[in-house]
Amino acid sequence: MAQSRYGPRERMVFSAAQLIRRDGVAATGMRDVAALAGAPRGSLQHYFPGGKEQLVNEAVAWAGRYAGKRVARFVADLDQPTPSGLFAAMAAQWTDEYRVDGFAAGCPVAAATVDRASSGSSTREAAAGAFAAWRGPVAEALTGMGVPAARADPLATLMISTLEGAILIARAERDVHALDTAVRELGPLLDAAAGRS
Amino acid sequence: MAQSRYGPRERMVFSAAQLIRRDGVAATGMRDVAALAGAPRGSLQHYFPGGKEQLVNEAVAWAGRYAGKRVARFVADLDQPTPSGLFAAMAAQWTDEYRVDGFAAGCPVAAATVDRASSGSSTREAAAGAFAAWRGPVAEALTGMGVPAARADPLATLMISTLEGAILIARAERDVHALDTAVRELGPLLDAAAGRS
DNA sequence: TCCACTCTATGACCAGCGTCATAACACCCG
DNA sequence: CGGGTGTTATGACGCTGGTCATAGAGTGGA
Repeated sequence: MAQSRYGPRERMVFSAAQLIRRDGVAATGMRDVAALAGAPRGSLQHYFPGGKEQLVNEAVAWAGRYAGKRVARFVADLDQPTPSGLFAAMAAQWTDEYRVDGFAAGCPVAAATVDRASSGSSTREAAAGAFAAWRGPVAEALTGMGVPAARADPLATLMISTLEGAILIARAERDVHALDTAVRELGPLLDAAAGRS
Repeated sequence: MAQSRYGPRERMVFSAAQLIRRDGVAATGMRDVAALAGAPRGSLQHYFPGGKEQLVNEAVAWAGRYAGKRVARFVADLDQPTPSGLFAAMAAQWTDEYRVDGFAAGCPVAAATVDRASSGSSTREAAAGAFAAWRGPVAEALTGMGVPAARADPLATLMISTLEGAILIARAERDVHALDTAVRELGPLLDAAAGRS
């Protein structure tokens, strides 16, 4: 995990996101983050003088940007770009991970929201920003597939809502069927919005 | 909160669920639970010799049973029972709470899943059981509304997935629009499954 | 060479947690 | 009345976490 390809600061943010999405925010220790990143503990206070809150916020924001960029790649990889195809690709990212690596981890943004939404901390705003950074590219991709502009944003919200919930249930049940079901049931609705308005 | 209507044990389980859904599992202290329940700390070790894990598991199971029973009440209160009406009622429970009491709390089962899904603890199984105790009545209600038996369970899973995700986003954004959107976009799909098979 | 500056490294502190140990109280049956 | 059982009440222990303080390396410019 101590790849020199990325700087130590980026490695720590990445490691924090990894641990948060597996254990939750509260259960993720600063010492663990440093250890996973192969960085000394002292570097944490150097790069993140705002303490754990700053580190968590950056990890959440990073996750949001990552998810947003991923959407563009999904669209590019589709033979025939359809809303259901995009949604299936988004869900497949999770089913693949769960089948290969087990159900250890979930979405870091969800973890941060559940753990820090109360206690008026800034982490809640970071989570909201992450969702926005994710929803934007999805809505954009939908319009590019023929979805009317007025429906693109609501449908993007619906897609992310359903995906997040399905991730949750899949993790609880240690079974990807909730994700598969979401794709199967929601696909036709999404394509219908693209075909004829 | 120290109502003598319920026994101290039940009050502690209830208080635990309340705190968990607001702060998460890890951030919920045993002392806080006892204080909220108006019970002495010593009673915790008396009623829950299994420690925090047992208390959390019972709180999660209680939440699942509560959600399941709630579904039957929703159906009974509907003038014309339709799948979309049921889903709207389920979502309204959350929008109402958020409008009145603010966005402090989420779903305790989701909190337990995010916080304890790793670390092969028994809490994950409790969460899976809670989702099952919730999905069952929903699927049953759907069949009662004319949804074919084969579609009832997948649609119930879809409803709960979407609702959970929308709760998450609403809490992060401090805005109920994700919940409203879910109801608006998913309603027609649900009713279509009930109308003609 | 010396000196700033960035980054690394480590030890210490305090607060909070879950848990344990132990006692006191209440109540009822014998 | 006495003793036992279920419950309440409180103090202490061990541990872990985030943070602070301080010092040690490395590096580049004057």
